[in-house]
Amino acid sequence: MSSSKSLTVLVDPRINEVEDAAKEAISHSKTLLIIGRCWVDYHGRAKSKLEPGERILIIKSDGSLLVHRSVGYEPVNWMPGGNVIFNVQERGNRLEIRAVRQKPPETVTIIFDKIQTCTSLVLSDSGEFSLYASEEDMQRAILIKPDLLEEGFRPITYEKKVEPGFVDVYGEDRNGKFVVVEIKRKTAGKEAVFQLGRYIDAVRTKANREIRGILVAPSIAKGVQRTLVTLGLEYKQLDPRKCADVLTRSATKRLAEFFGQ
Amino acid sequence: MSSSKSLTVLVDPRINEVEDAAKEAISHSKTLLIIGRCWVDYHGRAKSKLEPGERILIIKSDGSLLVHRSVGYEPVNWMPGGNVIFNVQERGNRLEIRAVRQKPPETVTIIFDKIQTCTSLVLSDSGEFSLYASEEDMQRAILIKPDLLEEGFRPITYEKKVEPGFVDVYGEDRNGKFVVVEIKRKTAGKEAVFQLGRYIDAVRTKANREIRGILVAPSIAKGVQRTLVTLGLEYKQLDPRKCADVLTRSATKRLAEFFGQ
DNA sequence: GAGTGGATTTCGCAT
DNA sequence: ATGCGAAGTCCACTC
Repeated sequence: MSSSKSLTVLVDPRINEVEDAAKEAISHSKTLLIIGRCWVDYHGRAKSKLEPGERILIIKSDGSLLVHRSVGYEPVNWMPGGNVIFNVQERGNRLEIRAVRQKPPETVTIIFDKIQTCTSLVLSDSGEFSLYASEEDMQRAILIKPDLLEEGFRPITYEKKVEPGFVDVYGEDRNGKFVVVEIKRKTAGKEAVFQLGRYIDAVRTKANREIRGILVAPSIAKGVQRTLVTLGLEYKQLDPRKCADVLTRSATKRLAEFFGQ
Repeated sequence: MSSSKSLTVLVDPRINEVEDAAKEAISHSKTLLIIGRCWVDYHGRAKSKLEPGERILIIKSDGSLLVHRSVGYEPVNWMPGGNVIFNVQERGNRLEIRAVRQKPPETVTIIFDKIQTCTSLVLSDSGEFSLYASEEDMQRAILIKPDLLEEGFRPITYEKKVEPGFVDVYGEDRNGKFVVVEIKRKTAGKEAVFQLGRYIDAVRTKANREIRGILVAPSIAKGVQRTLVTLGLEYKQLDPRKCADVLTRSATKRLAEFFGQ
């Protein structure tokens, strides 16, 4: 029951049919999907045991392996791709698939005793994936459009190394005061405030000027406002999605300028 | 092309065939797999865009959604299960599938223009999943690799019977002080601290040397730190999974070496 | 319901 | 190699 160039679909197959198909798929770096009743053992960084049930097994062209149950966003067992070695064989009318990798040393063993479908094919996929509005994106957005922070802000450097770690953005406000900016892309907790506090302390010991510390985040956790005030820090609300808008527009603009010249 | 009770398999189907199958699968909380050429947009906590290519779409019975590329352990786009609303419809010989959830507000839109396979079925799965790293494993791990407790620790005995019960591990630190170790695999409460306190008292009455008591656990409950200090005890954070790592590494390594050849 | 911490986290990037 | 931090993190547990 097959079709197309690389596509192979087996419905209610015998175990040895799947054995052949799986070996062929893995050796040719195809994508392999098996749906059936199985149980799974994992040994490595921890140990786990999954009792029999119907699941979806996916083995991708890079050797990554996923076992998915009928519910849940996450795989119940998995193996990240890379240097993974597979072993497929029939044993007493059961199909045993074992995936082993060295670094870190771990093993996933899947045994099927009933298979509903087995599908293998080459996935042709060169489409680009782009994600906007990471923490780095927010930083870039502020560098491109400093008014996002406040009017008159002028960035000097970014990711400047100071004693406890890195300052996200570092600049001057309209009155010439130093400004240290710490960026979080989601609700800022105590951790972020203390981090900024440590930055500020480190900078104060070196520069003998007035320093403002600004925490940039879409929102702040419940009791954190108090901590901010206590440490003499400020808070500027900024949604990562706003930053994404700036980035995409500015990118388009720069592209236009480039082609305009 | 179908079989079994709930299993439906379509190979190289027309778009409207898949539309019907997908609507049927989603409305009946079946598991749905579509393999084909698609592009994906995500709007929500961030924005992402995936250009056209062949991928695997999985929609599970709980509404969780996964888009997998030909490589990588992680999905390129996804939606965790729960209160997810799906919308499936054909538009100009393309199949548009949209998943929306409110908390947090986000949307994944997938458009297929060519479909290789569409599979839907009910996955019957009641098998239990257990992740194993018991208190005994943690103890053995510390015996195998005493540095897990602290550098220079040398175990002498384990599960040694003392007055109130058993000491988990008993040894000397780098300075020759006696060390009594109590292990909990879950968050340690006051109970564990008092238990260790009783052990310490029992040992102190026999040995006339300085004794350190260390509570080993992945975490400690809220007010327990205070109790520890009061009783002059220490706390060492240690995750049972880290211990499982130590335990299984050699066995897994040997296996990896075998299959590597 | 929000905050906090862990994960077989994975995946970068910097040292 | 190692270590640190981010993630559309997710998830479970505490408060």
